[in-house]
Amino acid sequence: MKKLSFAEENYLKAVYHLSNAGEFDVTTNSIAEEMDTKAASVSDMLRRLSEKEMVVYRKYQGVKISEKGKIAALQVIRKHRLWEVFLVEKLKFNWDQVHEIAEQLEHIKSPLLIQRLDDFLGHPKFDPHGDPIPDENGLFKEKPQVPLAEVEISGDGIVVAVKDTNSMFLQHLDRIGIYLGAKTKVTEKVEFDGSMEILVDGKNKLFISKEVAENVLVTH
Amino acid sequence: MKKLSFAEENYLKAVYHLSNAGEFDVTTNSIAEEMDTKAASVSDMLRRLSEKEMVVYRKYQGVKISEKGKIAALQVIRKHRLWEVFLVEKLKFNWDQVHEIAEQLEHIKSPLLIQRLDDFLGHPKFDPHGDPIPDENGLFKEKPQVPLAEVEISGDGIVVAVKDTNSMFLQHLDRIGIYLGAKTKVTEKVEFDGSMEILVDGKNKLFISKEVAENVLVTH
DNA sequence: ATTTATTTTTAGATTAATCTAATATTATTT
DNA sequence: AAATAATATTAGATTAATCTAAAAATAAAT
Repeated sequence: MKKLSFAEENYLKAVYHLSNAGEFDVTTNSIAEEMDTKAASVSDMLRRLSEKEMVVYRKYQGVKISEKGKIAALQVIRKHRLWEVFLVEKLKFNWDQVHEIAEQLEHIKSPLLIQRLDDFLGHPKFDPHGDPIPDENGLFKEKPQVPLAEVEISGDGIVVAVKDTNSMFLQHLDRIGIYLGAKTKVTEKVEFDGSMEILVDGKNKLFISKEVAENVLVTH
Repeated sequence: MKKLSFAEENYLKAVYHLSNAGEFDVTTNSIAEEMDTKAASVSDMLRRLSEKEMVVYRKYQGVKISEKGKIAALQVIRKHRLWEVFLVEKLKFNWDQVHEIAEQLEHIKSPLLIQRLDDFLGHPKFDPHGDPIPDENGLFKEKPQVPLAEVEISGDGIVVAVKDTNSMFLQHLDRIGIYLGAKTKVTEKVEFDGSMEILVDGKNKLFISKEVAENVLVTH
């Protein structure tokens, strides 16, 4: 099976990420939005990916990733996340600076390189945003993650991931003192606007908006 | 000035590498051969690179790299060689395995990444094949290198580079016990076929062919 | 259950990078 | 110096990836 182009890999990742439980639940427009491109380009690419059997595509209905496609997508995701670990752990980048660079590095084709990189990094299981790193077979364990917004009062948690990974949001988190691994306790919830008060590491009292509460994920 | 495409960067590197002292001394066919492509494709690309003022192109006469083009080419070469150091020093690749992967990595666009990588590697001045690594400004010092073939009898040297970097040749060197940093002494030269006898590290007596002697570079 | 609105696909163009085949230029050899 | 050979360029096609505008299909609303 021929190598995928960068563009094909990116579309495949988008389909994978937009998939939920449902069958054919990924729409053309959602892919176009995610990838900042036009619906017409998406239709075209879905036809091509379908020919290569990377997705199952039903015109006007939606698309789902195939088994073959899922394996390919997970390898790209594996590479992306391993490179992110490298950038943060070894090259001292901040977690809000690594996404763009990893978007480029994820397309480098060399299984041996990724194996060696994985060895070098000590086989990390999670990336700097707390997302799990699939192994060579695409297997990974998801930590059960809940948005802070859904934690009940006095509930404890550890920040393990963020839903929104855009740079502005991550910088805001840094500024207010929320980081990966921080211990959280919900001390107050404001019904009408979804904001809440939390205690970080048992000492810093913080007010966070609904937007922040919905995008910070914790395990409990 | 817009970013160069991967293809443009590769052509630019080829023009740079094929340049000698002369003006417009790089020919279409030599580029086509170096890049394993057709002369027609080269003509086309030279026209485009010329429009971007990366090369000075005289139809039917030849091409030379521009100042702007040289800077761009040296940055790509810098990245290539830094990644090679990373692969060998950190990921434990052999020097004959890194070229292909570095060919991909050299196109990653992020000045900060390269600065950090350079820091991480301790600002190496030479890559695993002994080639100098240009600094951020494209400056580098060339070690004075001489092919073993040109060393006179009883002349000492240290292997610092190879002219031919193809994998088969490097593997051959590994097999016969010639490596970067090896100490050499020419003990005998055979006039009629250009072969010679050398002593590696003062203990291993080796017979090497003219081809090998011409492609192994030493300082003395 | 039609009409209207939304979503999706197709048709037709465009750009980058490549190719083959034909043409043009330069170099070499009688 | 004309003929031949070698090199290089252009013309015309092709493929991947994109776009805009038009057409088709589905969903929503009256």
